Amino acid sequence: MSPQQTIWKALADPTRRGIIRALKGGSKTAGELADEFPMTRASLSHHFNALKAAELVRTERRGQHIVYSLNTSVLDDVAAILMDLFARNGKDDKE
Amino acid sequence: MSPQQTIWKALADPTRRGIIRALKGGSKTAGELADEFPMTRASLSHHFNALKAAELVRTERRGQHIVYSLNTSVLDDVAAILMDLFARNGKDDKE
DNA sequence: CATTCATTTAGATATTTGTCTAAATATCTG
DNA sequence: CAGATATTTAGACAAATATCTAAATGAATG
Repeated sequence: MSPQQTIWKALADPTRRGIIRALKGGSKTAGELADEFPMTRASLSHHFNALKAAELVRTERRGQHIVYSLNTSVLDDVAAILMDLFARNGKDDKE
Repeated sequence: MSPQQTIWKALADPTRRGIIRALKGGSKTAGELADEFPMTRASLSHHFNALKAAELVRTERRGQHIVYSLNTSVLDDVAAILMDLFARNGKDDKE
């Protein structure tokens, strides 16, 4: 799957957009995120994988915990993709 | 499904993003679009429906043809949704 | 080192999605 | 009106997705 499609698919799920929103205020551990979303940790882990595949989040192990944070450098790329798609007079880029 | 989720799902498919790109230059009939995408007209019609459900495109019958065009007023809403999701210091809107 | 806590992986299942073929609907033209 | 053209709808099917339970892995601590 193309990197761009991976990003779009990651964003298409409301839980994953919720995770992004939850991380906007700062990093959180998998457990902290799990407390905010009403599903099993296994299911959430699947969503984490989708976000990692899109490089929208980064992870870092801190002792017993795994800390998730937004990958801000990729957010700029995403913004560019969106601008390309929606710009009224954008150039007709290949995907 | 929430209007916002309808939009995200519509955008998650590469064919549908291709249709949006194809319409950026101006309106096209269903047949003209069909010539650009390698699938049956029936399949394309399904994609048109997804885009219409998200109000990303409008249709207008012109004689024997149906003309598709971008719904530019909704594009602004989409931009706002994206800005909300990605803004570094955005407010924590409910979805 | 054995136990506990945190997280992920494996495997199963129901639902959704994208595509197709075939048939239906709508409009134009002779 | 009858036939031709344009588009959509209906129904079927394979592949992808989101979720779950159960088991496995990794790290900290007594």
